Amino acid sequence: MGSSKQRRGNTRQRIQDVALELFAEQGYEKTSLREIAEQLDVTKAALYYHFKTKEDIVVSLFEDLTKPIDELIEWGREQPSTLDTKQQLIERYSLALAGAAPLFRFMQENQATMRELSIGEMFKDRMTTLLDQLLPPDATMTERVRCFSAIFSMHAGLFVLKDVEGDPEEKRKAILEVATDLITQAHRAD
Amino acid sequence: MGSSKQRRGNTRQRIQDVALELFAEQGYEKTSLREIAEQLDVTKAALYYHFKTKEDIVVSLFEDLTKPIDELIEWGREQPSTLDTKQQLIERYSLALAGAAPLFRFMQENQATMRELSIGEMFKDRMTTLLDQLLPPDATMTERVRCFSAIFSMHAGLFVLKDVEGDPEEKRKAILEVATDLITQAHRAD
Amino acid sequence: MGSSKQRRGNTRQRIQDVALELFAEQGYEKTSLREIAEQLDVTKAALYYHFKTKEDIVVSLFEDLTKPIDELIEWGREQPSTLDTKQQLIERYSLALAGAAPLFRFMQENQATMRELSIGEMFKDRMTTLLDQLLPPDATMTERVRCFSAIFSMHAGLFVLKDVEGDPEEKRKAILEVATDLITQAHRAD
Amino acid sequence: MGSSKQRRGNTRQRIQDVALELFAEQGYEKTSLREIAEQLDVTKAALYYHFKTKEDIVVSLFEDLTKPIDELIEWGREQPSTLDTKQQLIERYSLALAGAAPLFRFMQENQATMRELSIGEMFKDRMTTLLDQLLPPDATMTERVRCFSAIFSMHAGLFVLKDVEGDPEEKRKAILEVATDLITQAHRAD
DNA sequence: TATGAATGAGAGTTCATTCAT
DNA sequence: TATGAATGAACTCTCATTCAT
Repeated sequence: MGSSKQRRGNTRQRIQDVALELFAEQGYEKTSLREIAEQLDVTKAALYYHFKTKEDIVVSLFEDLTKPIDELIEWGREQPSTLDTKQQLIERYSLALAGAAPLFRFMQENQATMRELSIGEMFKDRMTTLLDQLLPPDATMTERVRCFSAIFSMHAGLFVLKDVEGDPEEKRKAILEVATDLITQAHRAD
Repeated sequence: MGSSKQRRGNTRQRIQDVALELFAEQGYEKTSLREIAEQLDVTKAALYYHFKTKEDIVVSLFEDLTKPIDELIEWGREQPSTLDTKQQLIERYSLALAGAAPLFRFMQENQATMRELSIGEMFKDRMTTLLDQLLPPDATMTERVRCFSAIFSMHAGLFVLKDVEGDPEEKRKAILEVATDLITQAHRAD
Repeated sequence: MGSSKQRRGNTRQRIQDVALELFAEQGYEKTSLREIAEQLDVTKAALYYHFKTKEDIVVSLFEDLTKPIDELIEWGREQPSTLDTKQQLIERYSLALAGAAPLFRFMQENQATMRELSIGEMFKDRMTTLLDQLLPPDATMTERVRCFSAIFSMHAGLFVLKDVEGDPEEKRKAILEVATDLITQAHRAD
Repeated sequence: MGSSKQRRGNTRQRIQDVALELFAEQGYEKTSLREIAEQLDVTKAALYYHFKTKEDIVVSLFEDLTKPIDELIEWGREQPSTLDTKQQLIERYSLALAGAAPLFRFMQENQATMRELSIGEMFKDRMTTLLDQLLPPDATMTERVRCFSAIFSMHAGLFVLKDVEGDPEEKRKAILEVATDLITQAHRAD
């Protein structure tokens, strides 16, 4: 089957792939639809057959991401607020991140843009909820900082360490270890 | 002195102020020179009298920031690589950050853009050097993570905590405390 | 019979109905085939099964209208050019108009477009012929004006009076009365 | 002075002239800014230096027109509602129309468009006010029709009679005569 | 009797930038 | 120390239309 056959029926997916790659690499605003279309060897209008707007492409990318996180939060809600639960939460979060690394890179590096995108607020809500599950009740400022630091370091970590030599999985483990330490320190048994 | 007097001779400064504010709020790409000019009640052409390009405005903004950091690094180079030195390093860094918060917010939220701007590489170099001063020789991956986490949390902290109630100085202290903990843990006496 | 039964075999008709409604309401250029298709819950391509082009839809709409008018003109041609004939002509014309009000509204409000559409010239010819039947031989300028004014007022009247309260039939009668007056004044017994 | 000198400082005016001509000839939607720009031998961007949007060009065109009409209405308001006043009103209106014929042609032929343009509502208000000044109190439907017919015939007349041979001023007089007849018939002394 | 997927052309609009004055 | 006028390139988006299935 030739390349034109392969293209049948999965153009939408291909748009998402290329878009994510370019958005992550160059930023959302700097990536034009012309560029995406050219890389796919279709016309700009074809993109509009599959997505209503440029923003719609981003939204569709985040839909795949939102579900695992929502499930994670849901799972957390059903558990007792113990240290063990928290440690499991960020371990699972670490895995979720690893599974959607380019998307997180995009988010991390385009925060100004995210704020204007409809998806931005949505994502911020998730983060706030997750943070709440990691915090003790009536947390002190320092405890707050430790928790947000744990989460944010995980977000940034994957890309910042790109330049550092070493196995990706080893890096992830190292980040997870530090994050676990942070939330452990922030945990207070009542 | 009336507002027209105030304007005498400090237009350059006013451009920088407005530009920084808008860049930080809306992002670099989303902020047009028209917008900046309008808010200053001058024409776009006037901006070009003071700055060669749009990027030039950003570069000029970072110049004020670069010096304190360079001095900090220089100071660090002259000290012995003790835990105390490291603790002082990040304490001073924390103060430098607080003094240039909007600029850091801009940087933090426009990383994709920064990478394309000439200033990006420059700043990354500084960060690498600073990290090196905080790390023990032949640091393990976990130690690396702790250090970058310390620095990164300081960058992000100031803005993330904007929504949290509380005195800014108290927040800064809390962030500094966590960062200090992190580099302390990463320190290894030889 | 359910709505899916109703749809059998009369899609063409439904396209015409929706198209006329939208053309009249928003104008020809502002109404896209996408819009028509969406309102019918079919795809754009389906429209192309029934009509060769967008213009073709308009043409088809006018076909229903052209026949009664052609018959009217034909009838007029067979009558002696008396005042009574003329009065009957515009009375019949008034009824024809009332039976195709939306189409006339469309014509009235999209004259610039009509001129470029093939149907435009055709319709103009009809009007000219009709005018000739109403005019005395070697009509003066004023007589000409009275006659065109009669016809034109009938065209415009139905829609202009939309905002005025009152029974539609009463309005039509009033318009007809004025138009009849006008052509009566323009009539000159030889 | 060469053609490039002539262009200095009157580009705005030239845009208006060309735009009006093209809008009247081809319709608003069918006339693209590219077309206008090309005919003026400037870039599209130049148009945007002088006007904020395409609609803004139309609005600017109507501003010149609105004033005379507003003055006319104002004048009418100060007069007693006699037959003589009404006759003078439409005579003056006839002159105003003649002075802005292309604009009225545009309006007449792009009513569907006008309705969506911000200027549309404004103009409709003027017409309603003018009509009120011509109508007797508690006018019958027929009287209403006569008055609107007078006004509308004046609007349409100038262009409809374009194909008819004869001196334009003679045509105007003929139209005015018919219109005067109409409002005279509609006048009722209390 | 339709649809899914795509195209080519073009629309209106905005941007950073230039330059004579 | 600025402005007025303009440009060229790019942008997002929409449209009428086509064609294999």
